[in-house]
Amino acid sequence: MSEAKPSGYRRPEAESRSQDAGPEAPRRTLSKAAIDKRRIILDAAVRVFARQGFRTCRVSDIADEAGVAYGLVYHYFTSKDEILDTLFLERWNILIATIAEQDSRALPARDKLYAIAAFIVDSYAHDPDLMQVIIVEVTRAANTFGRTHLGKIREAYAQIAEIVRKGQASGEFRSDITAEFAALTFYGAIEQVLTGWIFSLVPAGDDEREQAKWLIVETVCGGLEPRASD
Amino acid sequence: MSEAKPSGYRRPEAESRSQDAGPEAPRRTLSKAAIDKRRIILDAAVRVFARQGFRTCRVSDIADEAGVAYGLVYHYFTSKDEILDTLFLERWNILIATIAEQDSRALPARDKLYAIAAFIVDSYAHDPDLMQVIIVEVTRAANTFGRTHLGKIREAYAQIAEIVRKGQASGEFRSDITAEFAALTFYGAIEQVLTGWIFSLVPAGDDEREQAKWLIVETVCGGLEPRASD
Amino acid sequence: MSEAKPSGYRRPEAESRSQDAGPEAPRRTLSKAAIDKRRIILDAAVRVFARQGFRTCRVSDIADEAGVAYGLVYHYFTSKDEILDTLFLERWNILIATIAEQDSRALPARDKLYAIAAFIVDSYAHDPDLMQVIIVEVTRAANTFGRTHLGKIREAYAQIAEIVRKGQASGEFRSDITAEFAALTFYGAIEQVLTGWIFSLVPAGDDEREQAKWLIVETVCGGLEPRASD
Amino acid sequence: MSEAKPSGYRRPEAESRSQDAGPEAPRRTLSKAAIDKRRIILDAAVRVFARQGFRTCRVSDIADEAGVAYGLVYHYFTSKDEILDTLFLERWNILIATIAEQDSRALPARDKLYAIAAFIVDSYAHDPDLMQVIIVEVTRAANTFGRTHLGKIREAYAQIAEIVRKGQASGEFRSDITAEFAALTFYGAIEQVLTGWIFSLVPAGDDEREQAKWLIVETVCGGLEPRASD
DNA sequence: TATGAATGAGGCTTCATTCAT
DNA sequence: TATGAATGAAGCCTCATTCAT
Repeated sequence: MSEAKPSGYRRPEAESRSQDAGPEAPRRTLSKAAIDKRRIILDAAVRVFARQGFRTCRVSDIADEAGVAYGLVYHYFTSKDEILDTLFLERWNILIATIAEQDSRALPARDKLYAIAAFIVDSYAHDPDLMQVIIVEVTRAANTFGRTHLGKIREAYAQIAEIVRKGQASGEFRSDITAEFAALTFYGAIEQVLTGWIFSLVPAGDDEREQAKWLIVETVCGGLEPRASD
Repeated sequence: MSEAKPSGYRRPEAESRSQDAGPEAPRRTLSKAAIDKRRIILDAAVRVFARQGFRTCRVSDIADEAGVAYGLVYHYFTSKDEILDTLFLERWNILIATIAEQDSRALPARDKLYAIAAFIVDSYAHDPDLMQVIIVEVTRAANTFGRTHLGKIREAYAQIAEIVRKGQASGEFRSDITAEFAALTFYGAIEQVLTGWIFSLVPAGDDEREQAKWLIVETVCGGLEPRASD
Repeated sequence: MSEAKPSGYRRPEAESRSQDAGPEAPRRTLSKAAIDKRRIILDAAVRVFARQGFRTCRVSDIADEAGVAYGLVYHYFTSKDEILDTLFLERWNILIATIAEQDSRALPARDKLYAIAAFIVDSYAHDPDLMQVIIVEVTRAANTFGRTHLGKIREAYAQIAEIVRKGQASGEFRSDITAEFAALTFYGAIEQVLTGWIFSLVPAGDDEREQAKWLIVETVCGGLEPRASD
Repeated sequence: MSEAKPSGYRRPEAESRSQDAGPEAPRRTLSKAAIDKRRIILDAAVRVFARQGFRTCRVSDIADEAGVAYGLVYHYFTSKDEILDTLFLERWNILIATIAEQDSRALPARDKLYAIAAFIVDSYAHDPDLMQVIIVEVTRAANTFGRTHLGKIREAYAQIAEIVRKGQASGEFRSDITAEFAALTFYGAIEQVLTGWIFSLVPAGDDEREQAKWLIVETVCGGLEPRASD
């Protein structure tokens, strides 16, 4: 059985924004202090979104939580939507990078999937509010932000499918289950478990989290792996 | 390999309302014509919710779609919310009943799970708008209606878990994966696949649907079943 | 001191309606049963208006209280307003008739005023709901029904003023206070006392009511009567 | 007879708000400009309420009259109701303070009552719209705002009763008419007179107003004062 | 007479966003 | 940068009244 692996959790830094706007030209040059203020607002938004929900909360709630004036939020962000977009993309780009990194490694496919599951679970452990916001307000909010970010979300699926495909090519995984379908199931299982934690459907503690990593991979890969008896 | 089973899809008829209030006592006595109008409004709401989204659409859109006056919607429903609640509960209660029915059968656990997957997939085939609304606006809308109906949703999980538990007791399923976790993964996989269809992430045709039933069960049960090598 | 006089309280009968439409031509001929139903609705309206307020209650509340179907109210009345109008006019016409009757008597002015005060106070004792509705929803609702029925209300003032005028002519009352002003004060005092009872500002029992008749007349007439020292 | 006394009419200035919250602590710190805008909206509301009635007018009418945007009304007030509440309390608190001030003076009870009547009558002369709104929409609107502010209204009655009580104790007033009843009659007479002016039941000019002060006190006190002949 | 389904105008309130300072 | 006053579009819901049966 696979032993616990370091999940390589990295905090989304302010600089990670540049991933969106491209490496060459940030629209505006922000001073160090400005970057901090922006971060303060983003962090406040995470807490407010998690507590009250994106649609329910008011922009003034975010400003209050951040301890800044009402209009300042609009100094740093174009709209309320952009705040959530930013939070999502910051984190999701890191996830995609993590998956890509795993994909490029010379490891058994099962270990790659474990690393991905571990990364997501550890992300939740580190900042439950942020993961809750991303899942509840974006990933599972299929009718609003989920639709907007469908492309980005699909990227993650595709990259997971790529890992599965390589596993199939190497004979680690059976091929009668399509890689895309397997990716869907794998990510779906992870998200479902996190949703369970978020809404207290299932207990969430350190032990449960460690076990969940193994359970997810074992459940899905167990089914994906060819068996001796076949 | 499991052959296709009849999924026993039942359309929610007007009479099915009596499931909530008991067989003899609807809250209000409505004439036959009134029940029809109510149904017409509900069916119109499904189309509008699917097309425009619950939050985005206006009550007047529903009235227009149903071809009735604005106020009539409020003659039959207390609020816009109640319409969605009604649509969800109508269908979800049938789902729960179906799962319970499967649970009580003397069949292999895998076949029960197949029947459930088939029922849901066939439901989608029969009325994609309705299933889209239920998944997108309720089940996956964790921050709004999903929260409201958490109890009902949990019922379905619990009943699936019960089927798994019996499978574990009979030795069909391994026991080192908890029944609750397995249920989460199983239902999560189904929902993820339907979401994939709804948002055209994966192709959705008759063949894909039939295959999906098998894939879901095979993926999950493959992992749940004890293997010869253990 | 004036001893208690019989107040001659008369219940508003269904027939009294003809006072409004003129003696010759009721718009529709109503059967005995129809008259009863109309009365039932009116009586129900009194209770509902008293309990919930005219603006706040719905027409359906009246129908429910009367135990009749929704639309039947509109069979007997043109509008919700007409119900209140009817209730007010039924009673107010009797009041005016009573004042006129007193005016025509050969009695001391003070006794006439006492009789009027007694009539109103006894009316309240007999049917507090009705008097509450008339005062709260019409007489004191200056911005709505009070405005509509200003003419009728003014009639009562004028007739009271006439009594005062006769009292002044006979030397019972001093003349440096105008009759119109005295009438205003006299009726104002009565209404204020009833309002006090309605809203529990002052205790309302059999004794209080009897005493109030005397107090009102004594307070006002004491001031109206010429004094030995003048 | 009593000569006209200065009524000490004071306009509710923006600063007078501090009477509620204490001299130093307004609930929110508002800039000078903001206070002005708030005042502008309040003054506009008085005109609109007087012209159209509270229930009949729309919030947009107030905004239009004030020359501000619709939403700004809700920047300063929670609801349409709160605007009327504010107008009433602003003025009524001044009335109560005035009565209390009179109560504490070393004057004949009759002079105190005269000062109160004069204050109210002068208030009407100074700002008829405001007094109309307070009487028509609050004090006499027993079924809506009158009910809400019953406590405040009762305070005024109680304080007037206190003045009467002192008059009884000093022998100025007879004691067989209760102080509470006398207060009811006194205030009722004033309100009735103002209502007469508001609805043009009786002529309202400078002379009429001056005379009214005397008439009210004379009518009521004449009855309250013990007479030589008793 | 009697029923209750059907109609639809009307208004308060919310709150994201803009803008003057 | 920072503030918070100012803007105004948008929509749910109520409920008196009408009408088909």
